[in-house]
Amino acid sequence: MLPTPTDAGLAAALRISVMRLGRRLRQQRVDPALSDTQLAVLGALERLGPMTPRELADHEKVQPPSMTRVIAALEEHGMLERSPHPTDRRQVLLSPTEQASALLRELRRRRTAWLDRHLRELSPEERATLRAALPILEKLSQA
Amino acid sequence: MLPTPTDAGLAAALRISVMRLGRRLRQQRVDPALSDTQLAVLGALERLGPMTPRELADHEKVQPPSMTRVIAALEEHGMLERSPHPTDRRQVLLSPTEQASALLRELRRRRTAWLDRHLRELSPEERATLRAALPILEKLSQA
DNA sequence: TATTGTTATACTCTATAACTATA
DNA sequence: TATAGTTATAGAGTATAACAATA
Repeated sequence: MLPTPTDAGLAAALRISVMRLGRRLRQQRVDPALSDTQLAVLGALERLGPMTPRELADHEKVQPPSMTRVIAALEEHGMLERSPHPTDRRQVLLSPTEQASALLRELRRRRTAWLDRHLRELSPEERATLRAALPILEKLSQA
Repeated sequence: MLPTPTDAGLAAALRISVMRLGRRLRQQRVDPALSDTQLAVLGALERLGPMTPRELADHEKVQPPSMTRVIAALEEHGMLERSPHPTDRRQVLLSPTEQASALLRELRRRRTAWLDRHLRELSPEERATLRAALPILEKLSQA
């Protein structure tokens, strides 16, 4: 049996558009400007709940000393708080502050707004096509 | 007149999938691993032809001293060559080596291959939907 | 004088190795 | 002894300021 005939050029063209569009979205920033790692840490804490520095380092694929710095910087910005671990006095639990949640909301709002502005310039038919493609893009992004 | 009724949630959902998929594509790397700036410089030289350090710095939105470092690192990797400017002896022209072109080809090939593997797991209908959405994503990415 | 490219220096973000406190 | 977190130190990559060569 022949291999599934892949749509010639679909992967290459999709790669270019998705990477370029992602770049444009990442350019939409918020003050105070936090680094990508700092934003990822806050996002992880918000999605998954309080974590220890070690868990965060594993989750973000950085070494513990690097995470120490990231945490210190976020603390200075008032973006996270420490609390003692209930059973192990070596560990600490980190939680995002309300200020951090507000910043993440504003960042999402700004990026969504940028995209929404450009979606409004499309025809209703084009938007319908995107809406049909959305679940497939979601599936690909989780691959 | 009411503002164009925007598809509720389309922008937010599209933002999430596109950024996540872009992240997965960027994770596909090639040895020797070059930084994003270094890859961008090689890509610009390949697309636009030989340029001076100043032109590259402007194009990549970094300061000239930073570009000096990027260029030095790429030279050490054998990724670009200098030639004298035909009319201005202050300037130098930078061109990618064949080795650099080969590396960019391999990087594109690898990222496209990753996406192609996952496209093959979709149904023909799903691929057709993506193909229909592609020109719209291209339009958005150039916004 | 103005511009191109580089050097000097500093700051940020990453890493590995070594240290302290606790298990 | 092993683990969690931090400190010490170093290596990229960025920046600004100051310099030499050329226009």
